[in-house]
Formats: sequence, structure tokens, C-alpha cells
Amino acid sequence: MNRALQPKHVAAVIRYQNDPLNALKMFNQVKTEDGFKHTLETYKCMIEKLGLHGKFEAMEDVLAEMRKNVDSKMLEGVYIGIMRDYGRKGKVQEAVNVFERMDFYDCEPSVQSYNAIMNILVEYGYFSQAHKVYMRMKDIGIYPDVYTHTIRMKSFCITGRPTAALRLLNNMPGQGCEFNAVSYCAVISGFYKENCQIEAYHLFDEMLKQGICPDILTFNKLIHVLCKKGNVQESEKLFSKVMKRGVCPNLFTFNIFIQGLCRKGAIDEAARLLESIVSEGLTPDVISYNTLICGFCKHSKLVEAECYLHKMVNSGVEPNEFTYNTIINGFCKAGMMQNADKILRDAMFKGFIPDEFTYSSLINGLCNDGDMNRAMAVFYEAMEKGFKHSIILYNTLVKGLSKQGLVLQALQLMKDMMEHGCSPDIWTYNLVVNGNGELDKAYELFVTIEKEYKFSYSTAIFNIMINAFCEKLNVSMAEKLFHKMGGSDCAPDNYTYRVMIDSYCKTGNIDLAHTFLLENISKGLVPSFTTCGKVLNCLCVTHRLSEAVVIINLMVQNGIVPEEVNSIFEADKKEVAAPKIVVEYLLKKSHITYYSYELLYDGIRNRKLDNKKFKRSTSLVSGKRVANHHRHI
DNA sequence: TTAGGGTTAG
Repeated sequence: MNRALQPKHVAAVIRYQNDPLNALKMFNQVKTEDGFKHTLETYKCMIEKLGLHGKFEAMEDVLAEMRKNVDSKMLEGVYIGIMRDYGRKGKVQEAVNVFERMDFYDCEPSVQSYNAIMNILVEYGYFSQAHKVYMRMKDIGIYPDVYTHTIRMKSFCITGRPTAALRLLNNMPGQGCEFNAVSYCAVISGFYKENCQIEAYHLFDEMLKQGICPDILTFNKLIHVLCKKGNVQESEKLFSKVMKRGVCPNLFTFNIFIQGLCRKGAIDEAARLLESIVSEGLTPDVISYNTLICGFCKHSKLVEAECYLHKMVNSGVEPNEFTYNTIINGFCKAGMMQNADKILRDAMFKGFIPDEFTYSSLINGLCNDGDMNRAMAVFYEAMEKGFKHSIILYNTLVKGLSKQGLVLQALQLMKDMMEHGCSPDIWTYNLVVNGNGELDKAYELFVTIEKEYKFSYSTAIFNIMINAFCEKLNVSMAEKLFHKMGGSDCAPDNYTYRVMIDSYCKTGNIDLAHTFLLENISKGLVPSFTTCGKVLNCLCVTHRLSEAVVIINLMVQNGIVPEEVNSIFEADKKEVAAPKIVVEYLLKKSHITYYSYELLYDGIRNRKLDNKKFKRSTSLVSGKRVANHHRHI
């Protein structure tokens, strides 16, 4: 009979079923149908549906069953999909596990799988792990493709090194990969992110001149970087260029521009742009309105925000939870709690269920109003509604209590949260300790927390305190804490050193600034150019030139150099040029004064180089910088 | 759906 159930029908039903567990029920039921067997297609559909909805346990069960019935070699696509699902939900370890077990289950990962896991690692900031995957892939003999390179460029851009990304881009053709608009735009947005507008625009131009033009999707990503900074002008400049090449804006493009105008503070212009969308043959959607409403709220134009809430409803666009939360938060921030309440009630009448965002806005607003009783009531309501592990809700109330000077209650809340299995984070400590702005009490409190509540301290918590004292130029208290760190298990990190060195420079204690910088470097931490520059200025002003030159050389030895040094491949040239380049770079970026620059420039030239010491160090320059960078992650 | 698109809270 030809009427038998076919896999493609089953797959279609799974796809159209909204509830993943209902789909699973059906999936299991059809197994009992006479003569029916699940295929790669039906398994894949089922796994995709469960993964998309985060039903990972059920998904793993189906996967285990699939392994018994489908040839392992065919499963790479399924594994990649599962990695993506885990990645989307932030389950990075689970994604890695899937990747690591592919071999075991007799499915050899190809470049696609390597790319997939590398991308997840980079997205979540595990740069050194991503690099290890890359190295392993090369060791095995798999060739990286244009995706691999783009992911690596993205990793460099996220870590603020667009020049390194550019070098990668330029090397691609030599490795048998043609670059495309996506790889170009990754580097261009990397430069924009770092405010290197000239370099970015130059590269954009170069791309177009080569006949490579981004499609609207790639272009949108690029201008989103700019618009998030409120740089609409530059976005428009790029926009007119691609328009000439036949690229058409879509609704995403408009929404990105609306966001840019709002960020820039040109809300009325943003509103006009929204109105003009229709004349382009498109229709503003809920995100267009939400973005604009958010803009009005951020600029305290609550009347206009509410006006657009009504406008969207009248145009047939249904507000969603973003809309309500945005406008409720707007009213709460403005101290208009009654208005917030009215919107909330109307929204709930229409079926809106308050979530974490709503509760935190309300608690924040009530605290600012000084209405602690209601704030607590809303907080406990949220706890009952199932937000027991919400660090943000705890922090919101901790902030409120601390600001009102109710520090003991804030501490009690901190204790409660720990008892509920929710660990306080840096925000919590910061709020409790600095919340009421009375620093003299803060130290006592710090000690109290330690003794009475037996909280385990971390470097980050010490840093909060040290920074607070340094900001008030109370260096002796900061020192006291710094030494306390040595007595506990919390090692000072780069941030601790930066803060300490900064305040020594500010208060004119050059000896200690100098000592701390040397200690910082000797511990293998990498101080920033800014920090080095500050100490160098102090040393130069007091004519301690030889000590300053030693620091420049230490910077070179430890890879604290601008990118261009790494592009010098000949060791001899590098030896001579690196200190000079460092000094010039420090001046260019205004880390040192012109006075210091002149002294240092001569100092370097006149100093006889200790060749042995130098030779040993320069070969480490590029490698060490990367290693240090990874250590911070 | 292997790299590349828009909105909310401490």
C-alpha cells in the first residue's frame, strides 16, 4: 500500500508542532506504526526542535537512540546543530563535550565542526581555548577556511586588536583563501570599535575598490557597531556608498539607525525616521517602536514615550514585554511610580506577566522613592513568583537598602541570598561597601563582613575597596588593604597595581610608583601603556632618566609594545627599533608629555645596549604578548 | 543553521 507513513510527513509534523514535548510524544508514537523507521531526517528534525527549546535532556536521549540507527559518519551536521543550541543558551562546556565526543562516536570532525566550536568559544570570551582548537586543527592537518579566519579575526577584534586582525586578513590570500565582505567587515568594525575611524574607513574604501560589496545583512552588522556608539554620521557615509552599488536598506537597517539617533540624543529625528519607514514600502515593527520608546525614556521624555505606545497600538502593532518593561522602567527612573503602576495594570489586563526586568525596575523605583516597605513587598512577591536565584533582584534591593543607610539590613540580605544558593557578585559587594558613600565606615564594614559573616574574599572585592580609597586619595588606607591582601589568599592583580600606581603618581610618591610598577611587571602581569606612561612622566620630571630607560626596555622585553613592532620580522632591526617605536607611540597616544619624550628619545639613543640581555628578550616579544593576554581571560 | 542584522533591568 502506498498510504504508509513516510519520514518526510513525520518530519513536517515535527517542524510545525510548536510544543517540543508534544512533538516528541508524536515522534515516539509513530515508532509503533507498522513498517515505520525513523531516518536521519526525522531524527534531525526532532533533535533540532528539542535543542531550540532548550530541552537538552530529551535531546540527548534522542541523539543516543539515533546513534544506534543511523550511520555515525552522517551525523556531523547534527552535532554542529547541537553545539549551536548549547552555545545559544550559554552552555559552553556542554558544546565542547559534544565536540570532544564526536571522535569517540566515530564521526570525524571536519573544518565545519572546528569552526563551530571555535566560534562558540570566541563568543563567550574563551580566546585561548579557541586558539588551542585552532592549533589542534592545524596539527591534524585540516586546512582552515575563510570561516576559520573570520572567526579568528573576530577574536582579535573583540580583544581590541584590530591591527592583528588586519594582518590576518592580508595574509589570507597567501593561505589559499579569498577574502569576502564578511571577513572585511569583521575587521572594519573592529577598527570602528576602537575608534580608529580613519583606518576603518580606509579599509571600507579598499574593499569597495576591489569590487567586494557587503550584502544588507553584513552591512547592518557593521553600522550597528557605529550606531551603538551614536555615530550616525559615519553610518550614513557608508550607507550612501553601498546604496550606489544597489544595496537596499531593510527594516533592520532602519531600526539600527533609529537606535543610533536615540543614542546620539536626536530623538525627534529618530521619530521622524520611524514615520518615514512607510514611504520606503516597509512597516515599522514592534522593535522599531520599542527602540524609539526606549530613546524617549532614556531622555526623560515620558509623555512622548507613552504617546508612541498608543501610536503603535493604533497602527496595529502589539506591544510586547520589551515595550512594557521599557516604559515601566522609564517611569520608575523618573520617580513617577503611579504612572508606572498604571501601565503595569493595563499591561497585565492584556495578559502581560511581570518578569525579572519588571520587578527590578519597580524595586529600584520604590527604593529611590524611599518607600522601603513597598520595595520589600515587591521583592518578596518576586521571590514567590519564582525569581529566587535572581542576582539582579537581590542587588537592586541591596543597593536600595545601602543607599538609605540601612547597611545591616543590606548585609542580612546578602546572607539570605547566599543561603538561597545565590552567590553575591562584585556588584553586591560594591553596593554594600560603597552604597552610602561613607568611606570611613566602609572599612569597618569590610572587617565586619569578614569576621561576622565569614564571607570569603576575592581579589575583586579588595579591588573595590582599594579603588574607593584611592579615589579619595587616601593612599594609606589603600596600602593597608594592599598588605592585607598579601596576608590572605587574594593576590593583587593588574587592576590592583594600576589603581595603586595611579594614586602614587597623583600624590607624588614616585619611589613607590616606580617600585610597584617593577613589581607589577616582575609578577608577569602586563601593565597598560597608560600606567607605564604615568610612571615614566614622574621619573622624567624628577630627572631619573636611567630608571625610565630601564622601564622602556622592560616594556620591550615583556611585549608591552604597539602592534607595529610585531610586524618587524628581522630580529636585529627589532632590537634597535622597538624602544624607539614604544617611546613614539607613548607620545602619539598622549601617555607621556613632550618633555618626557625628548628626554627618553635621547636616553635610548645614548644608552649602550646590553646585547646579550636584549637578544634573549626580543625573540619573545610577540609570543609573550599573546600568552599574557590569554592569562587575563 | 560553519563567519554577518534590530529592542528591556542591578
